[in-house]
Amino acid sequence: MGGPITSQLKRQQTYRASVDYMAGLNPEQREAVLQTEGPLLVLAGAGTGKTRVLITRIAHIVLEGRAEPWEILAVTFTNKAAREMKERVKNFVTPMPELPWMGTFHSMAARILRTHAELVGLTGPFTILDTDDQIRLIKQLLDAENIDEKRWPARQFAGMLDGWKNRGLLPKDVPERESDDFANGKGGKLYYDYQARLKTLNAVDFGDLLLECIRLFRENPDILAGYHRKFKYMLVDEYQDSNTAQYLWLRLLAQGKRASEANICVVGDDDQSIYGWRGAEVDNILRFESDFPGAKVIKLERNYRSTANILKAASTIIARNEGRLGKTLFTDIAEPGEPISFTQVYDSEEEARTIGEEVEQYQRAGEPLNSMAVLVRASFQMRELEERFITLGLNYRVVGGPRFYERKEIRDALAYLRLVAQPADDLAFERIINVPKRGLGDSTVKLLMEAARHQNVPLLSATRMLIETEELKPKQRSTLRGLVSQFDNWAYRGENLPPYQLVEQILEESGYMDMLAADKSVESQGRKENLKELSRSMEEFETLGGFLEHISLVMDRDSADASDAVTIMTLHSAKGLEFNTVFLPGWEDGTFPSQRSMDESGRAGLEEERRLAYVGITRGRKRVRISAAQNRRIHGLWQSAIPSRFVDELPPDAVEVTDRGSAYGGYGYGGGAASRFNKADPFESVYETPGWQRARANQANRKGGGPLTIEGELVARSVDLGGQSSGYALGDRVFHQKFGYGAIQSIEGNKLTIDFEKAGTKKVLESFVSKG
DNA sequence: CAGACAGCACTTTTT
DNA sequence: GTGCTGTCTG
Repeated sequence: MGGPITSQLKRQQTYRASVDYMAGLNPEQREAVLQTEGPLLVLAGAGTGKTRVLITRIAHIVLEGRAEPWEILAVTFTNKAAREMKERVKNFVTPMPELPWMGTFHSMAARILRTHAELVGLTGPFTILDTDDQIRLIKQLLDAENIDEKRWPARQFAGMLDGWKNRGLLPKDVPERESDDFANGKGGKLYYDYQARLKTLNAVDFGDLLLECIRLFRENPDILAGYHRKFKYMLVDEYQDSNTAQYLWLRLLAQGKRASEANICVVGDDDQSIYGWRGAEVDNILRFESDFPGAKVIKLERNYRSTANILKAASTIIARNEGRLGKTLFTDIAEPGEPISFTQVYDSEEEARTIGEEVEQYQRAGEPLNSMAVLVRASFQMRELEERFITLGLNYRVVGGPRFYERKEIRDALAYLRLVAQPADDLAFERIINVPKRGLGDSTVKLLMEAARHQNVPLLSATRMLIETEELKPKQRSTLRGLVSQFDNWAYRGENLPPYQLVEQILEESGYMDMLAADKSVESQGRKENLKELSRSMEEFETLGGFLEHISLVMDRDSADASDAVTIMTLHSAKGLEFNTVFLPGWEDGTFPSQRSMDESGRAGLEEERRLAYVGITRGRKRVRISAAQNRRIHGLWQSAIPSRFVDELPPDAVEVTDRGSAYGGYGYGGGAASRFNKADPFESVYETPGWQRARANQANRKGGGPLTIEGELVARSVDLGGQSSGYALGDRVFHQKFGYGAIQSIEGNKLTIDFEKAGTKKVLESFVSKG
């Protein structure tokens, strides 16, 4: 597509702007749009209209006829950002027959790799492994090497792998003293083995998408040159988040021209670099001017979002960081707005309660719930907030919770589909061979794996061979024969059937739906719903391959949830969003800044945490409410805490300190730095304090909220019955999945002795029966 | 082979 | 405190 001839033809096309697109841009923004030629760095502070500039710039290039849409490459980090960009560009320019190449780094790299798969040793529809598959694969390798998984967790190695790949290191490039760190020097070999294994599976992991693409470019200059001709303009969003591999990838694509003439525009904010831990190199943005000599730099500092007080607080905090490019946000609005509020509370429960009250208060004053958000440092802080909101009956929405496509039933269904699409996908095969239960246990699987390894073929092929022999027990043999023919059948039908129908048939015929139907647990209904939702989400895909590609890259599901709800999410996932009211709980040293971050990365870690604080504060339009608990339970243990050092860094004249009555033996605001060393224990009688009593009382009162709908999903909350009361009485008629109906004879804690009508007297756990 | 139980890690953030 | 994994047992 887009060869010279078609490109010539299509150039006749004239595009129109759907609006006067330059209107309303300030001089800096305007310049950032108009400066299309040569390298450009746009340093855009929070709320300065960065996205708008990016989109207008794309539109401008097209409308001016400088390039056709498909000659533009625009990359983002998150799927969300990519979606938004596509949406807005589409509506900006009419007609838009073909969109620019817009998407995440990973999806763009995947798109390129698909086109040239065979050049990097992949065939056709290769699989993109997610983290879960990755871990399982590593476990197998560890097993083969006789490495104790307890001592050397697969997860840890996965982390190392990711780190290497983020830095663009192939197995041969990893410094030995790093790879030697794992499993007494076996790390390097494991990386080799891992890659070899991926090749036989015809699969890549996330990191490989970029790495293999880089290799492709390096080993095939002609292909790279093709992309040089194709992409006349490149744009990168959130450049501060790019890692080394992504940098190398961009660099290669930009090499069509001399560095000083490359039409590459990167937009970012060094103060919002919060992904250092996963390999993002702030250096990339700090270095841009030397990477691309003569680069123009435009700073966007005029903030359109927040009050002066909020900007002041954010600027004051971030000013403490070293190694910044240095921007200062300002606003034209004269009024300072509400001061930032800081409140110290007794414990996290009181914190949740306070936030709940305030949310209700603002709601009564006419603020929609949608305009409020609670931003936490870590997800464990969410539970108490959720519980509180449930008690209050406040509608809330959790962003970034368990992902749809990571649910067990969804992954099972996907494994079936993957195996249909790609018979060499052994990981998928292992996942579903005995799901639903078919009597194919470990011993059978082991046999298959041995055969597969011997013949050097995928498991499914090995199975085909084995069922023709006498090596398997008759029962397993016929089960497997049936399974293989089912897969053949599905593959055959899949040629003509739309994917969403295929998945329904597979789930039905494989017995998966029966398995769920037989499962009387609370979740099974939800699982069925999720599978229905999966099928629905597949309706827009014409081919199975297309769908699988999509889900492996887009693990999040755009939830078009229109209902009015408070948002609860992490600071990380809040980047790029804005709310009238922002609550920032948990500003305690150790929680935020996170202890771990500081332990692992020292000063750099602290600075990244500080940027996180900056991101958090700048999400607020009208008001920001910060709080810290004096006591917090970490790993089930109560620990006292002192307010975050960031609290001390706030400008006093933009902050209002509220002391909740229950603040006890307080470390007051402003005392943080000094009192950090004051370890006199103000909590010796913690258990007698009003706060504690209240906490206990509330705990006892708390009945599980039952199922409730969040983002349209059925979420079941477990009910804490607080120990003894089982809810059953002697003589109650109950139903047990396996033993059928029966009557309770005796109760011993949560163990019930039941006289079953058919199965006789059995002792079972309460959780396995339901009221009959 | 399935269910029960003990032991353990987990609480940073994601493509 | 919770939820997962792996092992033991019937």
